[in-house]
Amino acid sequence: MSGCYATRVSAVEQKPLRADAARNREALISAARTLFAQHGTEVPLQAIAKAAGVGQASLYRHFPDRESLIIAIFEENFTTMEATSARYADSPDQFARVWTELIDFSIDSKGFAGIVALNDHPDERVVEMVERLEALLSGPLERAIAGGVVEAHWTVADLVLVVQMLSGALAGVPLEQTRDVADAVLRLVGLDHIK
Amino acid sequence: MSGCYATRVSAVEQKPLRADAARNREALISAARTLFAQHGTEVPLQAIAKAAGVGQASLYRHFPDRESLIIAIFEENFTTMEATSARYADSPDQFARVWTELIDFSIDSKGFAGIVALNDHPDERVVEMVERLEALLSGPLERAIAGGVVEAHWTVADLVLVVQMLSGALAGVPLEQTRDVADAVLRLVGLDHIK
Amino acid sequence: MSGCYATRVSAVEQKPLRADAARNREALISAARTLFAQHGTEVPLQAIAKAAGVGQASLYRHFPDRESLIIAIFEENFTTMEATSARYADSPDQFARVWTELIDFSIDSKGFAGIVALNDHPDERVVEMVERLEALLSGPLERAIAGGVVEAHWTVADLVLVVQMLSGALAGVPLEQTRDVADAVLRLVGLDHIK
Amino acid sequence: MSGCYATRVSAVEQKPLRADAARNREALISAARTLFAQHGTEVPLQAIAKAAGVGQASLYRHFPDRESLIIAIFEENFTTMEATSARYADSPDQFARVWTELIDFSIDSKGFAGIVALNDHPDERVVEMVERLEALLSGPLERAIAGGVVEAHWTVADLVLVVQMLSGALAGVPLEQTRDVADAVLRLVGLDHIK
DNA sequence: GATGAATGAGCGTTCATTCAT
DNA sequence: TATGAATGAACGCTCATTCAT
Repeated sequence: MSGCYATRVSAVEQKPLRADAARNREALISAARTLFAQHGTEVPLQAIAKAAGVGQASLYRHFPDRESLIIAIFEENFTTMEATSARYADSPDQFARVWTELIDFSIDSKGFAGIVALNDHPDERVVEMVERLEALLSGPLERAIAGGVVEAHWTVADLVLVVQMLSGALAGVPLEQTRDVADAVLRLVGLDHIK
Repeated sequence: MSGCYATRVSAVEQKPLRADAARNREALISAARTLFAQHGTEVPLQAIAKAAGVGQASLYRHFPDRESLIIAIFEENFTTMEATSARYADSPDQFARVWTELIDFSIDSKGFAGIVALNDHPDERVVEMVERLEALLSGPLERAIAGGVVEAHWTVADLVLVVQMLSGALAGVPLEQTRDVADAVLRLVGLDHIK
Repeated sequence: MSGCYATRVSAVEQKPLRADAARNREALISAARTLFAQHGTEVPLQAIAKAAGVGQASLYRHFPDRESLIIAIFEENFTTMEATSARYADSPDQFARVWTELIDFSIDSKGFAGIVALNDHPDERVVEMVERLEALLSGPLERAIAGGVVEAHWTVADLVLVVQMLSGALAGVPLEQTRDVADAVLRLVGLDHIK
Repeated sequence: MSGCYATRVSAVEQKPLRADAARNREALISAARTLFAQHGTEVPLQAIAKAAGVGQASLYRHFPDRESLIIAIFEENFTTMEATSARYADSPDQFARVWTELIDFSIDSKGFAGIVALNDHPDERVVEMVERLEALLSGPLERAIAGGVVEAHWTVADLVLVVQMLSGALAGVPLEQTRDVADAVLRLVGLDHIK
C-alpha cells in the first residue's frame, strides 16, 4: 500500500546516499509511517529511531526535525502518486486513480494528518507541499470535469480542503472504522462515486 | 498510586462553589478557551494556570486532567446552545440558530477541536458528549427537514461528522482565515444556505 | 485497645479546651493513629484531616507540625500506661502488665514507629519522650528483677532499645504478621516469657 | 501510560557497559550510598543525581525507580559478602567473617535500611533479596553451629530478623553512636561474641 | 474558631537535542 | 559515520502551609 513506488527518486536530494545511509533513511521513514498512523505525529522521536533499529543521532542527521520526517513521508507519497498520474495519463480513469490513491494515503496515515501537524509551524515547506498537491491534481481534475466524471464546480483548492476535512474526521477514530468514516465524508461532499 | 489517600472530593459536585472558587473556575475556563484556540489543546496546563492568574494546584483541584477542562468548555457551549434551542423552540429558524451557533463555537475554538483531542483517549465522557450533541440537534433537524429547510438525507450523525471535518479543515489555519475556510467547508457539504 | 484511658488528662495542656475543639483534637489523633499504622508516618496531613472530618487549618491549630501529632499519640499511650502502672503498683505482675501494654502499642502503631520518625529531627521532645519511657519502666523493672521475673542484666535503656528494634523488625511487615514477628523478636532477646 | 512506546532497553542487561556509562553507574551508586546513609532512603532522587554529577535522566536510565537503586547497592554488598564467604570457605571463622561484614554494611547504611524501604512495596525483588541473604548465611551458620561457635537454636530466619531489628535500632541514631547501638543490639540477642 | 480553597515549591518523569565512543 | 548514553529544561502532579470565607 504505502511506499510501493518509493525507489529513492526524490526531486530534492542530489547526492546519492551511501548504501547503508539509504537503508537507514528508508527504515526511519517506514517506522515513522507506522508510528504516526498508530499514535499520531506526536510520538517521541526516540521511539521512531528505536523502531527503525537506528541510533538517534542518525535520525537527526537524516531529519533534523520532526517536520522533515513528515515531509519525507509526503515526498514518497507524491512520488507514488505522480507515477500513477503518469501511468494513467491517457486514461479516463486518471483522476479516479490518483484521487483514490490520495484518499488511501490519507486513511493510512490517519487523514494525511501530517499536513495538519505541519500547519502549526507554517513554513515554506507546507506551501510547497500544497502547491505540489495542487499541481498533481490540476490536470487530472480538468480532464475529469471535461469527461463528465466530476461536477464542474470542483476546484483543486476544494479537493485539498476535502483532504484536510478527512484528516479532522479521522482523528481519534479507531483504525478499524477509518474506512467507513472516510466513505461517509466522501458521500457528504458528493465524491463517493469516484472509485 | 494516585488518590490512594482519598484527599480529593467526590467527582460529582453538588454544593454551590464558594465565591472565590467560582471566580477561579471561570478564569480557568476562560484562559483555556483562549489558549486552546491559539495553540491547540496540547498547551501546557501550567500556561493555562498562569494565564488565569491561579496556582497550578487550583487548576488541578478544579480540573483533575486536561479532558475535564475541555469538557467544561463544552459544557458551557452546550448550556448556551440548549438555551438557544429552547428560545427558538417554535420558530422555523430553530435549526439555523442552533447550527450556526455550533459552527461559531467550532470556529472560535478551532473547530470544536477538543472533541478530537478527547477521542484519543476515548472514555464515557466523549460518548456522553456526542450523545448530548445528537440530542441537541435531533429535534431541530427533524423540524428543519419537515419545513424544507434542509434536505431530507441529513442525519444527526452526518452533522456531527461535519463538525469534526470542520475541525480538521481549520487546524493550523490562521485565525483571520478561519471564517472563510469554514464557509468553504459548509459550501462543499451543501449547508452554506443555513444562516 | 488504643486510647481506652485517654480522657484528656494530659500533663502538658493547661487550659481546658472548648467542647468542639476537644472533639476535633480527639478525632485527629484517632485518625492519625489509624493512618500512621496503615501507611506509615509519612501520610499526607491532608488525608488525616479528611479522615478526621476536620479542616486542614484545624489540624494546624492543634498540631503545628507532624511531630506534634506523633507526640500527642504517645502522650495518650503514656497516659494509659502510667495508669496501668499505678493500678498494678503492688502486684508482682506490674512489669508484665506495663511491658505487654507497651509492646501492644508498638505493634498497633507498627512498632512505635513514630519514635523513629521523630529521631530524624531530634529535638528536646524526643529526649523528653525517652526519659518519660525510662521513668515509666524504671520502678516496675527494678521490682521485676527483685522478684526474679526478669534477669538482672536488664536495664531500662535495654528495654527502650528493644522497642526500637521491634520498630525496625515490624517495618514493612503486613498487618496480619506483625504479632508473629513481634513474638520472634521478644524470643530472640529472651523476653518472650513476659505475658 | 509509561513505556507504551518501548523506548527503553530490556530489563536484563547483558552487554558490558560503555566506559562512561559504567563510570556514571558507579558514581550514582556511591552517591546513593552516602545520601541514603545520611538522610534515609527517601532523599530526592535529584539530590543523588546532583551528588553524582550526573543528569536526572541518566539516573533514570540506570535505575528506573528508587528500588532499583537500593537493590543495586545490595547487589554490591552481596558480591562482597559472597566473595568473603568463598575466601573463608574452609575456615572456622567463615561465619564470623561474613556476619561481621553484614553487620558493618548494616551500620554503614544505617542498618541495611533499604530492606525496610523495599518492604513497603513488596515485590519479587525483595523476596529474592531475602532468599539470597538466607542462602549466603545458610552454610556458614550450619558450620558455625557444628563448630560450637553459635548456639544451636539459631536459624537463618532469625539472623535476617536481627538485621532488620538492627535497622530499627539504628534509625535516627547519630552516625558517631551507631557502633555502640549496634553492639548493644548484638549483646541483647547474644551474638556479641562473634567478632 | 472552623472550614477548605489557594498557593508555590519541589518531586518524579519524559524527551528533544548533543556528544563521547 | 553510526551508535546510544548524557543532558537539562519542562511537564504533570503532590503536599505542607496560608488565607479568605
